[in-house]
Amino acid sequence: MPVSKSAVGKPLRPARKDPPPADPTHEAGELAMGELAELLGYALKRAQLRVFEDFLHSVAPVQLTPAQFSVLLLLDANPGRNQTEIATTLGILRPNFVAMLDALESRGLCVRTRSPSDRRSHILMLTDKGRATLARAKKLVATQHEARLVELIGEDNRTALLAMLAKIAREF
Amino acid sequence: MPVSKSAVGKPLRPARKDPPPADPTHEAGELAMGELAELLGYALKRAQLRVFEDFLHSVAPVQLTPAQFSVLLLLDANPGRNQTEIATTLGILRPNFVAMLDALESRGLCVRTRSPSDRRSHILMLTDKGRATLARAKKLVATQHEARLVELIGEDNRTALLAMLAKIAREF
DNA sequence: TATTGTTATACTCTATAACTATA
DNA sequence: TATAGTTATAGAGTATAACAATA
Repeated sequence: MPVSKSAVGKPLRPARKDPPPADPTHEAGELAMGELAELLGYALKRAQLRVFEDFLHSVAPVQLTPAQFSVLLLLDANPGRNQTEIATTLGILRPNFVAMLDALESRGLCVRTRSPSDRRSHILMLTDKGRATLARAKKLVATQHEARLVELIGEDNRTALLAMLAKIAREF
Repeated sequence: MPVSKSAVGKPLRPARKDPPPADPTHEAGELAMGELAELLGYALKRAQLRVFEDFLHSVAPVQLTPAQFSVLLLLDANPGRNQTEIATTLGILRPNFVAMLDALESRGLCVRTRSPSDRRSHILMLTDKGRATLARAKKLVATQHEARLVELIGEDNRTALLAMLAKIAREF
């Protein structure tokens, strides 16, 4: 779950003779973030948690987590691939992908079929229901989730943000 | 003011519908990322994992996790606060903060002392060793971790990125 | 009665080893 | 021998309930 915001008290009195040098928020109620505000990892984590939370809420009508949505997207873009290929592309370890697929398949969103050429591997494909669910989820993401983000930071910044994050994930 | 785009730039045209970037990587070996490349949450998660991984490596000499580093930073900026205040500010639940503090205190980096005014609460303070460790960690973060990031995306983009992430965490 | 720190607990994620059936 | 899917399991991270001491 998210981060609970404690609406803690307000400054009760001026207190100091001299104004605080650096951090302005230090008046016995609010804590000073200090150099935490400069830590990229911290900002990344907090933003990611918030974005996932909003994603979950936006896409609630189709009951898909961010991870499940990413699987459906990848299956749609790469029909006929096996579990190892899909899982590793998403950074999911093969053992952990099994339960994920079980959940999606039991909901009738995708199917595993043994490959005729290599009977060890399971070919993955979206079902019609899977495609319909994905389409509905995409619309919710676009009209609710991403729309709100663009409203907040603007289309240009969203594009720039995405490019920077992808570059960091790829090259850092 | 918008963000200087490093490499990837989209033509700003009022096109009717954004035609997918026509995934070029589809040669039976590489999987197509499809619309996954447009998902902010996905990019955020991947970047965050990578940044945390690099943080851990950069700061390995002082054996601090990102979460532990954030606690030390906050204790340094807010001496004399209690566990609840520090924990909630960091988005850590009080029960989960106990083991974290145990680890830091057992390493002699901080101390809990009962507040004389309210004997229920534990006043937290960094020890000299804690301050020394934090100083060493800060230097490692600056010279290794953040330095590499700035080298990758540039100082201006780092500032803009930080501002956008903070805004998302705060207002999204 | 309410709050602080704490314990216990549970659920999700993630990570590794090892099994099976195929190759 | 090696690989794909699977099982079991262990460890983090995160969530809630409840208790003792204190207010």
